[in-house]
Amino acid sequence: MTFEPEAKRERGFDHTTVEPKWQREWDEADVFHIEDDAKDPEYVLAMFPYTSGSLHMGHVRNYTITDAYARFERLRGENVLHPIGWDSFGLPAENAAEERDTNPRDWTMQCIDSMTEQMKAMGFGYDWDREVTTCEPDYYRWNQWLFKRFRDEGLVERQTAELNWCPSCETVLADEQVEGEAELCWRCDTPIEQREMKQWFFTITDYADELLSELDELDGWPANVREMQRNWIGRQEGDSVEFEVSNHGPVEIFTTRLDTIYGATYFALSPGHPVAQEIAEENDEVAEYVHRVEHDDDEEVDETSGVFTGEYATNPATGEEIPVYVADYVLEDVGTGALYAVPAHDERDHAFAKAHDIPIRQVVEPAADADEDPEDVDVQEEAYPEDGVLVESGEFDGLDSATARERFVEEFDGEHRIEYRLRDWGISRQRYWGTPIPMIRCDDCGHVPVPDEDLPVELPEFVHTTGNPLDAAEEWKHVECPDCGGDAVRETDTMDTFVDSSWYFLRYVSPDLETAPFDAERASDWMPVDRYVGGIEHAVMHLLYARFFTKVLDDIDLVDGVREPFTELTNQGMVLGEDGHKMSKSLGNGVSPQRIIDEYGADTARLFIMEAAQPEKEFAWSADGVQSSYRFLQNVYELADEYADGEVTDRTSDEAATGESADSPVADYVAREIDATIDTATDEYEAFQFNHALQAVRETLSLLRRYREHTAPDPETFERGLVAAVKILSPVAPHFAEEVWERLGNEGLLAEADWPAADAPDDYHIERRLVENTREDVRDIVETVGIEDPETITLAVSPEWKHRARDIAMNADGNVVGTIMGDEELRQRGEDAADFAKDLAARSEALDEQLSPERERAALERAAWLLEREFGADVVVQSAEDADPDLAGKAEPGRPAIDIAE
RNA sequence: GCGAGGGUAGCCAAGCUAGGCCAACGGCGGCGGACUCAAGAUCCGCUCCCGUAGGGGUCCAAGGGUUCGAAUCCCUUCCCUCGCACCA
Repeated sequence: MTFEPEAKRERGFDHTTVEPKWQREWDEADVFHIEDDAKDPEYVLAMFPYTSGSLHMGHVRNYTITDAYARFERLRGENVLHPIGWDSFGLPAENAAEERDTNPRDWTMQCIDSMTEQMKAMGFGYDWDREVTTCEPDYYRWNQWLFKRFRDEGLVERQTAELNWCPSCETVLADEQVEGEAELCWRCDTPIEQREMKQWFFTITDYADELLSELDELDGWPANVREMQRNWIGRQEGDSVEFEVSNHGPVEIFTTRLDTIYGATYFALSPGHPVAQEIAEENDEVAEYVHRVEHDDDEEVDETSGVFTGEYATNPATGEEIPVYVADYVLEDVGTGALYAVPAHDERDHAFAKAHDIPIRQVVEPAADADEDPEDVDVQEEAYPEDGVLVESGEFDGLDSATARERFVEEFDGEHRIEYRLRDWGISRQRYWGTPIPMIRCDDCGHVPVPDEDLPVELPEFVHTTGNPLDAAEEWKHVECPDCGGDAVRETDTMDTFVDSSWYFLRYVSPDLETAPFDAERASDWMPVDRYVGGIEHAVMHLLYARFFTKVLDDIDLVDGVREPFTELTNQGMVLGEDGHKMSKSLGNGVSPQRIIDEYGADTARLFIMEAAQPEKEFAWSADGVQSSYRFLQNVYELADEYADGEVTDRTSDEAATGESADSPVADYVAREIDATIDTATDEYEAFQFNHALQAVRETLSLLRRYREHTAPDPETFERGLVAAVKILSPVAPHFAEEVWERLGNEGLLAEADWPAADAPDDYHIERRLVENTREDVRDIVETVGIEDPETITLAVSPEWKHRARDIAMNADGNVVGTIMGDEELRQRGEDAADFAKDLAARSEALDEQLSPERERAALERAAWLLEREFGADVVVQSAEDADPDLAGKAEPGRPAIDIAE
């Protein structure tokens, strides 16, 4: 064997050939396919992407996380369901079609093609047989079918709602599509208008209570997401009572502070309240005010603005007549949009009263046990919003607030109510690229659903038009009424795309089923999703809607006993640009996944992303980091390649003599580290802390390199280490791992192999600490003493009696010295034992487990080579009996005596 | 304002839910050394201060407390991020 050419040979691997090769192999072996009859598989899911055209780093991170986890579970022998699909309806496709003079469908399909290609290039292992595309009729027909089932259940309503309307695009816009303070259409910069429209709604509020309460049980969800949903649902417990308003009849109010009713000094209506509107019709001043606040920006309207209506409301508690105002601070959609105001006990009411010169009357004062002294409360200056004890409240003086609220509901004919901030879900969109709502409007029969056998209602051909293309599709629009056969028109609105994503995870179970949205039995077995990973931006909308759907589907017996769709939820953090800012076009700090794949390969990108941070944390892209990941993979490959060529374990005649066998101390040391790494890596993968597992592998590889440099390694041990490392890397860097696996002469695919099994050796951590501490101590001594060239390092293990004394000290309660010296044998040690006992007594509370002298010695012998290597010195490990008594005397359990000779 | 999560050495970032093994994992950057003709790669150290045998001092936002002992538990304050918010 000639050395020179070997050394010069290019030993790395070429990702441009390796990665496609293994992608083909996986595909051919159908590795990621899961059979329909699989029992309760591990369901690992990433939020499916919107078909925007190409993957960005956020996608890459998201899908790398689930892919790594899915691969890990598969190697451990689990059945894994890891599907992918396309959230492919939505306005952006219509816009893109306009811009490119094509149609949404062609554009979307093109996006799917190129995104699929990129996903495959990333090596994501999906069961492509379960691919789901929401814009296909065989998917959206089930949106329509489910809409009808929801309607049968009374969960669909037609309501009037105020919406963002763009007069130029002639369509409603979602709140997030209205830009800036000026509220401009994101497409054409036209100022949007509020427009009242009749819309189809899902009455998600019917489930408000359960959606809220079950959040408490979602232990696998991040606290902030649960909190966001709680906020969004916004449960409020209070009471409603009626006030008689002169000339306008009874007006219902909602309050959480019914106890303060005696302090009401005015009544306030929101500008949108029906009674306010009524008054506006006859009162110019009110009309003007209502008009102003409806059209001005929020900023321009003073917080304490409002106008007296000239009307009075009768307080049911006092019989008193209080003035009625219309005030902008009263919100139409909070409570009933009307309230009685108690300036003494509400800050906003207080500010309003001050501005309008309305009396302030205190009716609650701090209770006796409150921090605040009633004397210090001056409600003329500042509202006192706390609960307390009633005053100036007629016969109810002295009641505490809570009791008063209960009494007053009865007393004033009110009703105890629970209100939610959550509104019903308006699903109508005046857009083309969505699921047609399967309804027909007949002048005689009203709204009639499209019969099931006529589903799907397919989208007509796309036409370029200013308004809703469905409205312009005359031929499509006009149909016979299914009930009376008369002339009728189709509903031309389509569904919010969040409907699509509310149940897609169920469609994966049986993507081709033609008789139902999904196979109920299988879904009941496979659901819920065990691991769901996606961006925090979906914390409320998508995740709330999906929870709602799941509960409804359970209630209408389409699934059995699945109340929540996602058991464990992870929100992956953002990938920031190198400058630490969010990647964006305007900052020019974006990194294209394609470029990284081309340049370094998918595995490098995947490894870098997974090493950089835990999934839920954000991190900044780093060219250095990518380099480091790339080099690491190349180095591991090189090491494996050399091993496979026999270069690592080849022995010179010298080495043959000194011999490295599997039972030598060095091999033993390495073997134990390998076991510990496997143990750690397994735990960390389970805990979704991939970076910790990867760190452990890096350490193991560093150790293998040192082993190899130190001696001709034992082949069996060395190979076991390599294999373990490669297997642990394989979920993250799968192509690379397959390549190494093959290079090491293994048959079959690594993707179908078994996860390495090993437990950390007994007391591994104690041993590791002993070794690390000893190495550090030696370094410390060499450093501080300034020993240039140590010749021999002698380590002497502490004698058995010290171990015993220590054990006694650990178990002694109270009199440590006494207990130790009570031991016959130790007492015979005299002075030495007494000193040591005193020493132990001083830190008796801090004593921890240590190895026996024999095991300490064995551990040090296993690790001796590390010191030999580091200091170029001979290392001698001695038992206390063999060592110089002066030296051995200095040793303690867990801390060998050290002597360094130059 | 309410709620959630945070503040760790030059930077990023573990550990903090089960207090001692924590001067505090790991990475980056920096410094020194080995190897090399050289560079790169790789390997070995160092990187709070002092110290000629494993020692001492000061540290984990700030202050206080509990404890033999606290980055870890409790209280207060300050700051940051996120969500909700003129919510009756």
